[in-house]
Amino acid sequence: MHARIKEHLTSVLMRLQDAGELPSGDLPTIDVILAKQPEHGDFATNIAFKLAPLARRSPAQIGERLVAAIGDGDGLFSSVEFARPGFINFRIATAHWFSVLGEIAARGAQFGTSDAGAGQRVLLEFVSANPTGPLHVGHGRGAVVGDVLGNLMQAAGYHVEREYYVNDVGNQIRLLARSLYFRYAQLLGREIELPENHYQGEYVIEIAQRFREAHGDGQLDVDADALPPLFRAFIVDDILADIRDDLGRFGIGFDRWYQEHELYDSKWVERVLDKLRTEGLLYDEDGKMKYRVSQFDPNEADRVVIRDNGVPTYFASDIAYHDEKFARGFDTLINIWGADHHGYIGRVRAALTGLGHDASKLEILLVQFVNLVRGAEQVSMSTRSGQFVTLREVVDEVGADATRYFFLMRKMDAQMDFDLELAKKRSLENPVFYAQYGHARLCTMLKRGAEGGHQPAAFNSELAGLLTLPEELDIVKRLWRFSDVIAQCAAARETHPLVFYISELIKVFHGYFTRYKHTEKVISEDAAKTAARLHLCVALRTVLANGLALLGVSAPEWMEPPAETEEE
RNA sequence: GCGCCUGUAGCUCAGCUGGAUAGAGCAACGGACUUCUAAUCCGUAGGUCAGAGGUUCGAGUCCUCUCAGGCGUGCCA
Repeated sequence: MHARIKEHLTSVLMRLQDAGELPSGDLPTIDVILAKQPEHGDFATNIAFKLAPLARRSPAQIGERLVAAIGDGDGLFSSVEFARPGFINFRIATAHWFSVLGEIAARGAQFGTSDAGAGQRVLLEFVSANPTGPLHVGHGRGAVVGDVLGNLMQAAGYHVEREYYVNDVGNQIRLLARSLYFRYAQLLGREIELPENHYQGEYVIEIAQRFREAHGDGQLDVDADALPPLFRAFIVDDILADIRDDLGRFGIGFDRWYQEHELYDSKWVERVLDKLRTEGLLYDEDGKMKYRVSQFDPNEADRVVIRDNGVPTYFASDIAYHDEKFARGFDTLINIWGADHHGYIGRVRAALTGLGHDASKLEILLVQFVNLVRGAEQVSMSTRSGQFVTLREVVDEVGADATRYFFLMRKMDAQMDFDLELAKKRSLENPVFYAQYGHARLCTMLKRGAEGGHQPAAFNSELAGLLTLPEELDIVKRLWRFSDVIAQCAAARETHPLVFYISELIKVFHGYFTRYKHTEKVISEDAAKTAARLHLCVALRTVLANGLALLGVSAPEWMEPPAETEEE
């Protein structure tokens, strides 16, 4: 609807320019906002303020002139009014509002999608947790946000590929493999301590047991410092399979799992470093090879890419990885990182600039920490100490729907408390049930209607005349916004506006339902009204179901009422 | 020290990218059930938008500074 009003305004302004009433040249951008107060109509624009200095007239003079020129917008508006000090308020004709019902009926599960993204190719990299242990709750937040952002961008017409980058090379992996070796040795009765900086988690012991089952007892006799690839490959594969499984149970999948070692196998790291070297961007310092990052960003220090022992740093493979992403020709690269990685952003961007890439194509979204709380008790998390609550434990305890919803409710760049007790509650305090219950209620109503011989009306122009309650018009207006909300989420790379939209939409329905349960019931003796209202219910259910699907939250058709608390 | 994020009702958070009188949910209080599911709804109360300057027709939103909390500032990832 915003777009239609803007189009109309643009043509009016151009007409006035041609007539010499407005100065020629570029027009200011037209903002159309939703009116907050009913007396301001449905929409408002501030264009008169913006034109005033250009036309050297007061906003009031311009506003009045514009109102006259806009007229009724070829029937789109039922009223257009000027309001001091310089707003123009629009009221949309009822028939136009109701036309959205036809669109919903025609498009069904596709309603809400748009081509706002114009088919731009986007690589969305998220989670990318190191395969050194199970996913914890913080990973879960990034996973859900990334997954849903991908859904939203796809719905808004972007072409999205999802990727998980696996750091399967490097010192942490070496420590991990050594941890497996030590645990394996302990299983075989060797009296050795697991060194302090190694991975202490219980899961390593379990993996050691599986390793023993797979490879027997004969693998002890190796140099622990030069671990055979057997240990490394085994534990990485084992943990990765676990991660994949956790994410799968959480409804999250990837188009590609990009393994760091591929960059070495394909010599991509080598080639990137060669390129930097020939361009004079590397220099030797005490035997280490450093990248002149500071040349491209004065706030950044030069960084080591090859250690003095000849082993490349993670920075080296990260440069190669992003260089490889650019080579794949995406329009936009989005990385979702944990907030603790933010110090890394500057150097990666600077490094890519140095390679001649347009670093502005790389967007790095930081997901802030999750503070896990159980009632009043804090639960701290640290992978290496081995004490943390895994994502799997949380999902098993509170369910995937509630977990997802809680992560999606908040903007990603704010830290959040995740209260396990609250997420588990099947009560008003828990917003996920509120939305799901709305969907279930709609389904029940449609079923009841069918049992009484009522079918939803097909879309027709009579609906506006039958759905005359204020709440019914309110619902229709809100349905109109759905695809805008999705496009807005996609453009802003945010998920929470959709969550808020859904809960506000369903709130209006709950209010409508309860208010009229004794007077204007949906299913009544009036067959025409009943059919029209059922049509509205189908539309509402469609939008709700589409919205929940984008969030990856289930839309149940029935929810069991809570057990009555029996009194003895 | 420097950099990033955050600061809005008692609590948890929105605020449509600068618009008109700052909104929800929970908690509190008062109401509505022979129910198209009361897991619902209606009403009341609750605010120095952390603070101070600035930009302009107009600031919770943009700029500067201060305060508070979190995170980062490695040849760790």
